[in-house]
Order: sequence, then C-alpha cells, then structure tokens
Amino acid sequence: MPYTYDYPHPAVTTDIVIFTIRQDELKVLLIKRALPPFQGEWALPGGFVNLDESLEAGARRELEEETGVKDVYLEQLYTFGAPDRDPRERVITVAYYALIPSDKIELRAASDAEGVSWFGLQELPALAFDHAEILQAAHARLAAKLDYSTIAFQFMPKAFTLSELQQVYELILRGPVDKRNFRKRILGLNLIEDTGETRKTGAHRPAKLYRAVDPHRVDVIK
Amino acid sequence: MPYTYDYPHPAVTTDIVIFTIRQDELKVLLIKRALPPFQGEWALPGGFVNLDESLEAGARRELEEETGVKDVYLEQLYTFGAPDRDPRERVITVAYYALIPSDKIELRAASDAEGVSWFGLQELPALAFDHAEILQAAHARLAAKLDYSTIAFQFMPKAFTLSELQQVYELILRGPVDKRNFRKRILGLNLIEDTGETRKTGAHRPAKLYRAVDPHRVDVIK
DNA sequence: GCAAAAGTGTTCCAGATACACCCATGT
DNA sequence: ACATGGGTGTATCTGGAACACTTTTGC
Repeated sequence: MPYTYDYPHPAVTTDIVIFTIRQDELKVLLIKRALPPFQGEWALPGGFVNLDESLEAGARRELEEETGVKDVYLEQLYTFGAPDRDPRERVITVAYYALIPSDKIELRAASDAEGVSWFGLQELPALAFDHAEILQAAHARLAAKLDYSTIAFQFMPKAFTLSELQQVYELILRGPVDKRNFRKRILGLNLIEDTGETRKTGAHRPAKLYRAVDPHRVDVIK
Repeated sequence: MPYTYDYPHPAVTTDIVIFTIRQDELKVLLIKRALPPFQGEWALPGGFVNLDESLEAGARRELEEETGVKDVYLEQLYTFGAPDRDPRERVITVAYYALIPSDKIELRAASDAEGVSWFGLQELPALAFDHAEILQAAHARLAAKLDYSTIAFQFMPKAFTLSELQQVYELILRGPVDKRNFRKRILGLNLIEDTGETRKTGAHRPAKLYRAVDPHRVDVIK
C-alpha cells in the first residue's frame, strides 16, 4: 500500500470494444469475469492505465493481450465516469473501440482463454458495470462513421471483393444497400484498386479482388 | 493527507473550453495561472474531479465557478492523458467544451477575477500544458457540428435576428455565407419561429426577431 | 441448361448553389 | 435624398436514389 496522495484519486481504466466481422455477423469480444464484482458475468476487455503509458498505449496493450493483434484501427470513444459505476472504488474509464480485419483474429490463448468469446450484437449476454452503454455508444459511432468515412475498410483483409465490402456495410447498418450505387460510390473514391486477381467461390462468376490503396488510412468522405 | 491505494492512481481533472461570441468575435475564456507549473501563463479553466461527482458535474461546477452560468450547452470533447502533460504528477484530463449565449456572460468576480479574460481565437497567448491542442480540438469539433447540427443556436440570446445568427456561422466557419440560402435553410428547419417583434438598430429597416422553438435542444440536421 | 453470385447505366428527384434588387428606417 | 442593413425568388447544378438485365462459372 505504498501509494499515498494528498487528496483522493480515482482509478483510471481503459475498456475496449473490439469489433470484427465473422460468420456474416458483426461481433464484439467479451470476457467472462473471474473475480467479483460481477463475477461470472461478461464484460469488455480492459484494465488499469499504467502511470508511464499513454491512454492509447494502455488500450493497445489490453487489445494485444486479449487478441494478439497490433496495428489495427483504434479510436477513443468516450470517457465514462459516473461515481457509482464500479462498486469497489471510483473508477473512470476511457473507452476505445477497435476494428479487426476478419483474417487477423487469432484469439490468443491467454491466461483465461476459456472465458473469452465473440458475441454477435444480437445475441449479447447481460454485461457487467455500464458496459452495455459503452457498447451501444461504440456501435452508434461506428455506424455513423460508415456514412462519412472509409472506416469500413479497416474490417477488410488485404484483398477483398466488392460484395464482401458491401456485406460489411449491410451488417453494420442493419439493412440492404443497393449494389450498383454502392459500387459506383466506392470506386469513385479512388481509394481501392483492382489487384488483377479474382477469387472463385462456388458455382458462379469469379469476383475481382481489390485492395485498399492506403490500408491504414481512414478518410473523411462526402 | 491519508489517501493511500494498493497501486498508483493518476489525478483526473476536467478542463473546459468555454466559447462565446462577443464583439463580433468567437472568444474563449482563459485563466492566468497564479501558481507553478506554468505560473503566469494562460490556461483553460479546470480542476480536479471530486470523487462523488460525475465528470460532467465536475465540469459544470468549474464552469459555474468561473462564469456564473448554469444550464448552458456542455459536451465532452476528448480525454487527454499523455504521461508527461503535467510535470507534477500523472494527470489525465477529460476535456469539455461549453457554449455561452452572448447575453449570459457575466464573468463572475471570483477569487482571482483579475486573471480571467476572453481571448479571440486569432489573438491567443501561449497556453500552459497541452491546452493549445485541446483548444484546437474544441474549435474543430464546433466547426464540424455547425454543418450537421443546430449547435449554433446555443450562442444566441432568447430573441435574435437572422443576421445575427448568420454572423455566428461566419465567425466560426471563417468565411462568408450567402444570405438568401442561409435564411431559406434555417427557416426550412422549422426550429425557430418569428416572435412578432422587431429590433431597430440605427438607420435602416428593423429586423424581425426570432426565437428557438426548443432552445436547449441540439438537433442533428441534413 | 440451370443455379448463383458478379458485374454494369440511365433516369429521376431533391437539395445545394449562384445570383441582384427592393424595403424600411434614421439622419 | 441618401446611406444602411433587412428581406426576398428563380434558374442551374450536382449528387443520391431507384431500378433490371447480362455475364461467368460449377454442377
């Protein structure tokens, strides 16, 4: 107990809403809590911020611990600090959200690998703390950003078809998208390019494969 | 001074970018620091979060201490937490921004009233900590929100003319706005209504006065 | 030859933009 | 009568929305 201050300090954590697309669903990663409070309930991955790391570094550390991925899209979402959101002590959490391309998921067999799982947004369990509110805010931000940025590309593997990209939009926006208008709009951005390759999947015409011109970049459009 | 913890805790503050329109300029409120660090330099108003108040409540408390105003628009902006942003200890700040109608400014003669002043965005002094970065982020958010929300109404007194409202847009966006298109668009929203009154100011036709239908509400438009 | 997903253009409509003159008032 | 800011309408452009058929492949 060697940490003493002249006035009370809250604890500060980062929590991360980790999205990916899998099995034709938008999914989030949740962790089953091994300890009280909310023991046995599902919660967002997160943890305390080390005093010598930035908030984003703390979030990336948690992200890598749980998923093994680095260098993915990560954005600060909002800071939640209701006085009673944690029954133990005052805990302020800086929430982030991350987007993981569908080919990168490799759920690290970490410490408590057993209690880690992907959930579709439709089939969420009850969540600990105020994590349901955080998750909903993250989904709202993500859906809003689809309309005015190229954030959806962050879900895509290196090479992808336009139909796959369209499906990402449809999953997040929860509704159908017109194929011809979609292609016109996306190709008109000049932010993806034809790889020259195609992909054959089953009894139909092969699809052209595209790649993002600048895969890490998220542009504001419109 | 007996506040001890099992592991290190950062300090958490709220800082507020308080905007108003005054003398045909978009201005922010700054405070001259009386104590080190950055003694004598200008900084955003802010302070430590009490353990029993929410983040927003803390921000509103600081806001009211400095300006005397309540019930104005206040929105969380972003949380800044670089490890070395304060030389004393690790301090994470949850930044907010507030918009004050031009008739409400009554700069409370508070403790250190002498060291409090409004600055136009063009004539900013050097700022303490990372406050220049915070201020710039707040201005960017504000300008972006003008385009897709009715946030500008938050700067207006109870009754105002369309020319005054247009001027607010021009000041924040730093550029001229077409008068006829502006009036068409604003009136088309049906969010402001004619009061029936007019205001005479000088040697020209009197202007109609309008009021916001729902002054506290900020709508997303377009 | 048939099933299944890929690929491709045109028309229409709504909302944004550009633009110039008359009105009510004070001096 | 003139200077000052208030108030008004139309033509054009542009980007989004609606919409159906042909192509390539595997079986």
